[in-house]
Order: sequence, then structure tokens, then C-alpha cells
Amino acid sequence: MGGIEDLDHKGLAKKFKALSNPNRFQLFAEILSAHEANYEQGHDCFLTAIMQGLKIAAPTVSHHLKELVNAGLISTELKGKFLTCTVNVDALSELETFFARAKAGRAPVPEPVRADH
Amino acid sequence: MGGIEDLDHKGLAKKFKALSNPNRFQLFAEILSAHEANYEQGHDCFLTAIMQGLKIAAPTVSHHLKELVNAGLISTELKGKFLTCTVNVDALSELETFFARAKAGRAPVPEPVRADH
DNA sequence: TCGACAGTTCGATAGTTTTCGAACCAACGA
DNA sequence: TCGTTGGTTCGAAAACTATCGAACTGTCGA
Repeated sequence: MGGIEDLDHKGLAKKFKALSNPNRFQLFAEILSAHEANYEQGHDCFLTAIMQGLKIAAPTVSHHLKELVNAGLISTELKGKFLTCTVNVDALSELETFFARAKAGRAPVPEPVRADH
Repeated sequence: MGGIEDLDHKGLAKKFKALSNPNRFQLFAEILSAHEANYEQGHDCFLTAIMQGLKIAAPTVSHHLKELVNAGLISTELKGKFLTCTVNVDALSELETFFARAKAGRAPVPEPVRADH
């Protein structure tokens, strides 16, 4: 085993879907880099700051954020008045693994889709 | 410079979108494994065979296929009567790299892998 | 040449997504 | 206790997607 088929297809598709919208993807990317940039200093990634870079209204951001959470890509926490976002590293691993395996050509082997016969 | 702004949001999001539909994702996965399974033997991955495993009609498969091609994830070639599908390894690398870097805690600026064409 | 077969294009439809303004809730500072 | 500010919820409109049947194009074998 260890092939692509072992992976959670539904979960993966859900994550792909969460990243499929350009604005949502950018949101994710900004959370990612903001989070990482501030990580060592114990800073948090505030939504308001991130929102500056996007040209979408607050309700839309809120909606997109929920999608990302729902897909398991990030988690959020209310700190007083502010919302902090944390990237879920496990999800990143899952996705990385998927493409790594796909690329490596780890054929799950048996049951090839016979072209004929 | 070299920051998040340089990310190919649209290109990546397009690939994610292509994989976001469960049926389309399964289609991709089957192409992938069929392709790999037959690779050494020089076999090709025929659409008709793959279609067996899915419960969607031919026009829908055709549509999904075009999306995958359009996203740069695969390419197709008509061999006589049959259509063969080839996975674009560069695209896989691009995606793998993105998540690997994201996970590694670096600004996920993908080395423009040139989604071919 | 004809018919069967692989795949595509067209058009229509049901369903989903994106997006925003307006109204809302919660926390903070004065 | 207010007013301000960060974020959410609630419609609702516009755009997009997935899907199929019917009709089509091209290829092969008989």
C-alpha cells in the first residue's frame, strides 16, 4: 500500500475546493505567511490586518474563513476583540503527501484500468 | 519583493478548482493510477476504461477532462479512435512544492514551475 | 461503403457559489 | 454607560457549475 488510493479523497477534495477560489486562496496564503512571519515573536495573525490586502468586504471574508476552517486548513480563535488564525500543519502534510506520492508514481498497483480486454 | 504578491494565485487556484469536484478528482486519480500502472509497459490510459469506474455520463466526463487539461494537470492525445491521458508531472511538482514550503514555514513562493505551455 | 463505436458539442436545467449591504453581537476604552 | 470597532449573520442577486439527452464528428472493422 502507500498509494494514492489510501488517502481520504473526500477530505482532499474538500480542501481543494476550499483553495479553489482565488480570493479564498489569497486569504489562506496571507494567513500562512503572516502566521509564519510572526510566529517566533508570539504574535498572532489578525484578520483585520489581512483584510487590508484583499478587495473583498468583511462578510465575504468571514464566509471564506469559515470555509477554510470547515475544510480543516486553519483554525480560528477569538482573542478578546480580535480573531486569530492558525494554519493546520497536518493538512499541509496531507496535501503535500498526496502530490508527492502522485509524482513519485507509486502505483497502487493491481487492478489497473485495463484499456481493453 | 519575492513575497506573497508574486504567487500565481490564479494558476494554483485553477488547479485546486479542477480537483475540487469529487467526480473530477476521482477522474484525475484514476488517470493517475492507470497511467502509472501501465507506464512501464508502454500502455496508455484510455478514457473509456476509466469511465467504467465513474457513474457519470460521457458528456460530463468530456467536460471534466477539459477542465483538467485547462488547469494544466493533464494533457490528452487522440490516438486513432481513442483518447489517451497523460498526467503533467510538472504540475504535480508545483503543487507539492507549494505545500512543502508552506509546511516548512517559508513564504510559499513557488519556483515558477511553468505549467507547461 | 456502411454501421458501430469513441468522444465532443450544444442547449437546457437544477443546483451551488460568490458577493455585498444591512442589521447584528461582543468587547474594549473613555 | 456609552460610542467605536472587529467580526458575524441574514437575506438576496448575479454568476457559475455539474449534469444530462440529443445530435454531431471522426475512426475503425466488416
